[in-house]
Formats: sequence, C-alpha cells, structure tokens
Amino acid sequence: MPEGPELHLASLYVNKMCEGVVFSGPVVKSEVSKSPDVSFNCESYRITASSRGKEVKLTLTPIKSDDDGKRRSKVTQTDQPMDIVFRFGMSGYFRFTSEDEVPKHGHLRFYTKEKPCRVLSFVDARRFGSWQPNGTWQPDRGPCIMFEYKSFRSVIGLQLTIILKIDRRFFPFCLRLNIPPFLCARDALEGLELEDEFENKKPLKKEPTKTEIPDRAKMKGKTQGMGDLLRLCHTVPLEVVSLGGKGYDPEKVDYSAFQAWLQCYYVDGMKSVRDHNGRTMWFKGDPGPMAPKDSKSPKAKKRAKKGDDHDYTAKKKVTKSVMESTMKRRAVKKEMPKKETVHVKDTVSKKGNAEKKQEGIQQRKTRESTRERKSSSAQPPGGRETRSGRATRKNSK
DNA sequence: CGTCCACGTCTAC
DNA sequence: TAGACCTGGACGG
Repeated sequence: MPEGPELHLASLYVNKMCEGVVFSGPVVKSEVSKSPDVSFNCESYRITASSRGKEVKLTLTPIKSDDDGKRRSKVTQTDQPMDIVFRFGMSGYFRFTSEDEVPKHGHLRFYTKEKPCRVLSFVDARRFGSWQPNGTWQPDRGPCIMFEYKSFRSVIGLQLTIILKIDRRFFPFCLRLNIPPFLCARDALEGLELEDEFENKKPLKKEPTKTEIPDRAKMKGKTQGMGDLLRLCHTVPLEVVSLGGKGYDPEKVDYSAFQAWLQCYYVDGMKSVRDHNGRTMWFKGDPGPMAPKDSKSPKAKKRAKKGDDHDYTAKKKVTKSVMESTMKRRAVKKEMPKKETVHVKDTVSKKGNAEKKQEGIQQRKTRESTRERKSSSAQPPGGRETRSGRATRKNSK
C-alpha cells in the first residue's frame, strides 16, 4: 500500500472502477473502526478520487434527479458534495467488488444503486489508516513528490541544515545513484541547486542515463549523480505510476514489471541494515559513514517476500536477467572513508532482535492477545468485526 | 503454535 | 524517541 505512488494509483483505481457508476444510500462504517462516521446519504451520487502525497481524497457528488422529491421520506438526503480524505496507514487500499465479495476489513463502504449492487470499500486490515469527512489536504504535510516537485525541492533545500542522515524515503533512489544510504545528507546534497536544470526539459522522462548526469554532481567527487537525488524522488514515483497501475487493477496480471522496478528489496546480494528506528534499509556496497554502529541486519537471507500485497497480487517470478540488468547500472565504485564518528545511537528499538530480556512477560501477553484475536476472527465479510472486551496489551517497558 | 516482520502516524514519558 | 495501535503472512520448531 502506501508510500508514494501507490496512493496515486489508488485514486486512479477508484476513478477507473467508479466511472459512470451511480452510488446510493448511506456510507457504511464498520463497527470496529475508530474513524468518524460519514453522514452522507444520497439517493444518487458519484465518486471520484484524487491524491496528494500520502493522502487520497474521495469526492461524493450528488446527482439531482426528478424523483428526489418523492423518495425523501424519512432520511434527510444530502445534496451537497462531500470530500473524504483518507490516509492509508500501513495497509489501506480501495477495492470495488460485488456485495458478497467485500473484503474482510472493509471499514468504510459505498454501495451502488444497481440491483445486484456493488461496493467500493476502504479496506484496512491493521486500521492504522483513517479518514476525515469534509476533510481537506492536511496543510502541514510536506509537498507531494509527484505533483509538487518544485516545492518539494525547495523544502528539502531549506531543511537541509537539519537533516542528519538521508531519510528513509530516499533510499530506493540512493540505490540508483549509488549513494550510500547512511551518508550524511549534507554530503549527498551539497552543491545541489534548488532549481532543477532538467525540469523544463522533460520532468517525466525516464531515469537519466549516465551521460545526462551533470558534471556538477561529479564535482563533489563522492558519488555520481548526487545532485539528482531529489529529481529521482520525483521521477521514480512517476515511473511506478507509468507502470500502468498493474497490480492495483485486479484485471491485470502482470506484476513482473513492478517487481523488476523494485530493484532492491529482497534481491540477491543486496545488503540491509536497520536504522535506529528499526527500519530496514536496502542497499549495495558501502553503507556510508553514518550507518548505525552495530545494528543487525534482519533476516535478509531467505525471505522471498511473497507478493501478497493486496495491490500486487498475481505476482510473477522476476527473471534473473531483468534483475541483473538493473543491477548493472551501478557506475562508479568508490570507497567512502570509514569514519569513526557515528552519531547514530545504536539503540535496538522495539522488537529488537537483540533484546530478549523480559521474554516471559512479553510472551504471555502476546499469547493472550493472540487468543483473543482468534475468537473474534470469524467475522462475516463486510468488516462486521465485533470485539468484546479486548485486553489492552501493554508492554511493561 | 510462537516469533518476527511489515509501504505510518500519534502521544506520552 | 520509545511504545501503542492492529492484523496477517512467512518461517522455525
């Protein structure tokens, strides 16, 4: 789900599936959801979607019709359009299905007017996602990498002085530019001009070839194409979108393009390290001077990560050749002087693999919640999960 | 069956 | 800056 272009793909999905479809009645929320009720009830309305950064906005637009006056008997009909802004958390996505195929964890549902009606569902297994009726784009969020690129560049420029290391969001791009993920951001970006000299050329074009990379970047001597990091932040997500939403569309079955695009996750020979937040970075070559000191690499070994993501179901084997060709892009191999000054605390956070102290407590509690989970897991489709008294699990740390 | 892991926010020490 | 909030898939025993 989330992260960058996927939210945009979600909006494309909604627009595509709901084009010309008439919805009707109330918007239904699952019992367990803590997000607000959506008090919208209209005899006939349409749904369109748009996205910005990590948010997706659905617009419900009532259709006026003659029989509106008659039918309005008990329920007050909504006649004004309504925007609902969604954030997807870790697992949110939209699905448009028949009524009896509504996915489990469909926490907000829009029903069509047809006789065997269909349902647009906001599905979110982990419920980290949320929505806001009558919502607007969150004003304090950063600019959208895909559609507010220029603004994004300046913001990064302004904030450069306070960035300590390359943000995790950048590491897929670092891979392409051969930037060590734990290089100090200042080193990676210094010399960067706020104006992207390429942007008036062709912002949407594919990844630059080596020859297109400006000399200015090389001047830094460290890594090739450093200054283009930000541009890739923009173009790479657009590449994903240009894959055609394959994967998000249930009809399409070709997942290989996306797999190949990924380039780094769970690829042979790729290294990984966790940062102090417990997030896993994938890279090749030198981790860079700011790498967490003794953070363990998670089981990068044999996790052939099944393509089980809702969006990217019908996955296919990625051919070795594809991967290898993408790997070959690495150009300059340089050695970063290993500094001793590692400022990153080596805190093994959270479920640290290195921390097994209070296992007893932890395990007992986990088991409790597991058991409870089971008892409530037999829900009918449609997100009608009911949960009785849930024992709040608290970690005693 | 149990453990670890996951594309993100929030808020409480 | 640790948890908390959640579910489910992969994997190990």
